[in-house]
Amino acid sequence: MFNKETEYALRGLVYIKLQNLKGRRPGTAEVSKEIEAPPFFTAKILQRLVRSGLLESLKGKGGGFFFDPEKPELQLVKLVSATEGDRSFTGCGIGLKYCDKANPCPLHEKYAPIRESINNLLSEETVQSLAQKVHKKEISLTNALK
Amino acid sequence: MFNKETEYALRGLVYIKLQNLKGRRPGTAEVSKEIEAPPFFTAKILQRLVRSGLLESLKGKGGGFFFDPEKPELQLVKLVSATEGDRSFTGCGIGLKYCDKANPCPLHEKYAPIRESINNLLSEETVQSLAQKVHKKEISLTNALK
DNA sequence: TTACCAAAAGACCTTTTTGTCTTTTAATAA
DNA sequence: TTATTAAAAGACAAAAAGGTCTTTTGGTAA
Ligand code: FES
Ligand code: FES
Repeated sequence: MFNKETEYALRGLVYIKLQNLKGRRPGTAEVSKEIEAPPFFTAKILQRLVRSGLLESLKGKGGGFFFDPEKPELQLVKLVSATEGDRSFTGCGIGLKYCDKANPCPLHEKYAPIRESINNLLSEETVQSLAQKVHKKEISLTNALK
Repeated sequence: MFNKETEYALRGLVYIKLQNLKGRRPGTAEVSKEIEAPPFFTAKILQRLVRSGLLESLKGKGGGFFFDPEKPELQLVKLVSATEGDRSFTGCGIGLKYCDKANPCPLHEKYAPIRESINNLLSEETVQSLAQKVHKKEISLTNALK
């Protein structure tokens, strides 16, 4: 589905939002540990998200990562665009230069609707909506062996 | 959706089957040209498919690639397993170690049905069924610019 | 049986992805 | 204003994906 960077970003952002709800601002060490992702890589990914304006951060004592309450919820499609680029879920299923329903590949008829449902999912869900699910239900961000 | 190897394999196999229907056995040069894939890489990929028993080949004059008429149709899921490994469309959407509906991630509820429809597609469709579509309709394996 | 043809095998290379680590910068608190 | 804290920046490296090329092997046909 997603590449590693997107997976870590997704889990990390949901964890950060979840902590924000509790009035906390987690740092890289805490985030990486809680989402079971490589520490330095997690730090780099969070940095990139801040630079691209999807996340806020504060240095120094009491610093960490948080979401700007002023900004609208972060749609997953925005996140994926930032980490994997726009072309992720727009291309042809068998790799033609572009997907053209007027000149479709043999997979188009069945694949195009699936691709659309993925795009719907990515538009509907946000980091905040996912955090809400974790917050309310018994739903998790990790599932370590045993 | 798929990685490059799978894309080239898919396009290549459909092209080969299409030619088989016309009584021909195309070689690597022809296949790579027709599906617009890198020649040497295409050759390597077809070799792997032969080694894994999904495709047949003949060396020497008049040689080339072809499907064994005795064998059942090649489900796309078989092909994808061979090129990308089994875990391609079984894993968790946000990268948890495994997808467990008893302990779901926040994306599970909406993602699992999509993943299943992808798996249905990959089970239903075969290289032969795709070749049939290209054969019957005005459907293509390439769509060069202009 | 020789010449030729085309796939098989495998070495090699490039790019991208994934990951690590050190140094610098900025914020806070004492 | 100094010590401490934590992110920012960026160099570096390992691994995987993507791609190229040469040599060998096994067929075919003349
Ligand atoms: S043309 Fe291939 S998916 Fe639309
Ligand atoms: S647990 Fe994540 S998709 Fe099922």
